[in-house]
Amino acid sequence: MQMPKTNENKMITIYDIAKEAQVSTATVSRVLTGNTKVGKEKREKILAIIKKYNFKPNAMARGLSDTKSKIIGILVADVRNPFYADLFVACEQAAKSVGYTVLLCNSLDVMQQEEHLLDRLAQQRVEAIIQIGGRVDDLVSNMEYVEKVNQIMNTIPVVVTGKLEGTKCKMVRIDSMKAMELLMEHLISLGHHQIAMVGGNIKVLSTYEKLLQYKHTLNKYHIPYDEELISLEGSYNSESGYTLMNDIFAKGKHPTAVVAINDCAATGVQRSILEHGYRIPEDISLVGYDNTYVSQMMIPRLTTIDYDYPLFGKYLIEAAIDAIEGKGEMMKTVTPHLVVRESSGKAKQ
Amino acid sequence: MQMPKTNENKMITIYDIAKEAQVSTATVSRVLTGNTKVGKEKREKILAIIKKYNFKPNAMARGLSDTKSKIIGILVADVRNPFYADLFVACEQAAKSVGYTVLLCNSLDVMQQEEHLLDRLAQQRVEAIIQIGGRVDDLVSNMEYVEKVNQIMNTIPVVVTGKLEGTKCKMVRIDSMKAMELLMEHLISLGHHQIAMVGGNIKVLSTYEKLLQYKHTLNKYHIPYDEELISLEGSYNSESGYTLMNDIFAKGKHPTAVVAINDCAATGVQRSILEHGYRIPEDISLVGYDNTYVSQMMIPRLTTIDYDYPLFGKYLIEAAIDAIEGKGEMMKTVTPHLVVRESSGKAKQ
DNA sequence: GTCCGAATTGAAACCGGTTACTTAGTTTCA
DNA sequence: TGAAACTAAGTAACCGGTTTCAATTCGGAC
Repeated sequence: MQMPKTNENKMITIYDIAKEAQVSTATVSRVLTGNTKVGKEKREKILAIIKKYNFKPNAMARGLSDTKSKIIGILVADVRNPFYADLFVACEQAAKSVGYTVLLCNSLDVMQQEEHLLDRLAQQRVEAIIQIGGRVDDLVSNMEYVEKVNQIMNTIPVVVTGKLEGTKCKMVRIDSMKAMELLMEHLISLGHHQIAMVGGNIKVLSTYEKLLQYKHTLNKYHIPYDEELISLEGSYNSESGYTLMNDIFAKGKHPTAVVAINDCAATGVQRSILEHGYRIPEDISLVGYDNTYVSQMMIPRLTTIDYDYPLFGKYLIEAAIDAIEGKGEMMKTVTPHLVVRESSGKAKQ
Repeated sequence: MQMPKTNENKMITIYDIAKEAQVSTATVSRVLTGNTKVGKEKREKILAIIKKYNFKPNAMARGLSDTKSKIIGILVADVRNPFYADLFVACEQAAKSVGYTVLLCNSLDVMQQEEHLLDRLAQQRVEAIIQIGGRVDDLVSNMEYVEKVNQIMNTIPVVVTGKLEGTKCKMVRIDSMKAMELLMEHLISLGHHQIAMVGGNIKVLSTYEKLLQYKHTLNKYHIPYDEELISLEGSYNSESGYTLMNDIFAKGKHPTAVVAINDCAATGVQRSILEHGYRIPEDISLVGYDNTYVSQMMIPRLTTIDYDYPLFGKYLIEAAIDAIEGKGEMMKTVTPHLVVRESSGKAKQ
């Protein structure tokens, strides 16, 4: 009978290295951290042995003694959403460049789960938590959640992409108003007056802001506001875009342009438009948000808003590290850029 | 001058709890782990105090003493790829259900990075590593990488979605041959004989297998093989699908059906087809792989292959845990299913 | 030749848990 | 009633590093 080979090939430790090099563990630790000088001879001997055994210091032991895990936790609504995936990868890269690792958790839009994951990240002793999407996008913050975050914030700083009123979370926000302004002015300059806004949900802060700016821009150009062109009582995916756009057609409305709440929703809007016998962009122009790869897969390619993801990620990580060190500004803003592609064109006369 | 508030609101520890409950840390630890009996009275008192301070045991200290981090590292080529994202989320869910947390790293297809990330995961003392995509998809394994993985395997088991010859990695594989068979028989049953295969790269194992099965199925139905209908010297994205499909048209070929290497590539193939004046599916049928949300966004919706992601994830996590415990089979296979949508139809006469 | 400071290095405490071993207090049952 | 058996809870060692503090060595100045 064979022993269950439980892969317990015990790790080699700093003691083993010290022993073989005939020095103390303190000395080995010194060459590992590089904080203090160590004699050239011993240093080289130690390095050779470390290399020989491919020794990697145990991150847990390390974290235990200096209370620095060098991990930033990222809580995201759903990485399968290309916007979040892009942003996550940007964070990962930014973190790497400053010596941090990121730990990802998906809340999958389950509120209870979000609270649970905050606890889990706290337990892993991440040094900071970045929350992207989910509860922090709510137009009016959920009090229960605010309380939970405040509790966590007693020990671990939290950075959010949206806002969380009643907390001291640092924020990195998208200038959604500016983004909408860019899209609207683009469409208006092409002669559009009947502009629909479709997808997403008005209870989400950025969506609310987009609507505000939508109205504001119409007003600026003296274009009357028609509530029936607005359909924001759904979600951020393709199906929702499809359903909500169908609703607008069902009301007998025939916009010459549609602003979809994001790229994914735009694909559903496109389906609805085509099914109703219109062409894009000849009959109806379509624009989206986020410049995810989805917008480049669409036929025609989608005019959309880009955010410079690497910079966005950098801001988030910087905010996290600032928060860890207890310094830095409370809020940074990411500037949106218009990306014009083939889905938007001159309004039909 | 103000002290830099470095968020050092020191965590409360098991000692604090023990002190307040007037018991030893051992007793507190016992109620935390639940391994041993503790008197009802003390237990309740301790639980109350734990709750009062929202105490979470330090995962690092815990991991240090029992050498179990309860973390599985996942090394994925790129979460932005919807196939990987779906699979990652499936793993995350499966891991959660057995009490594990997952740590995600993106290799972003940089070989050197892959090796580096293996080290990093090892350093975090993850109990197992699951590698999805990247080097483990190579048709012929890179020897340098095999050596690296073997080195890691001395202490941490590695599970792969592909294969890594020369290692003892457990495998969870997709039956790509079966998948291709399903697609081909579907198309052939619709009367297609001129079937192109486009996108991806022949140096990737699954792609190689698909080609094998492609030829095999043609043979089975006595359909001649035409090498010029094959274009597999690119990548797995939309642009590549577009370019490679253009190549086929440039050769003067006019297939009645196209198998794209995955859903993303299919979007590019679609663009090429439309630009050449053909309709889908009336003139040319198009099918893809992976049943990612992309396939449902396309117009028309794409016929594709689904893998039951939750099960796939479950297999991967099970394999990882089996590997940790030194038991279980070396290989499991995921069965593909055909999902018929509107992009495939009867062949034109 | 003596003394001082700088440079190395080692001993030991500590980080925050878990757990083997021990002790004290109860039961069980002959 | 007393010995054996069991239970609850405490003591202390340990996990694998980092770091403070003290000791030792060495070179150079006077």
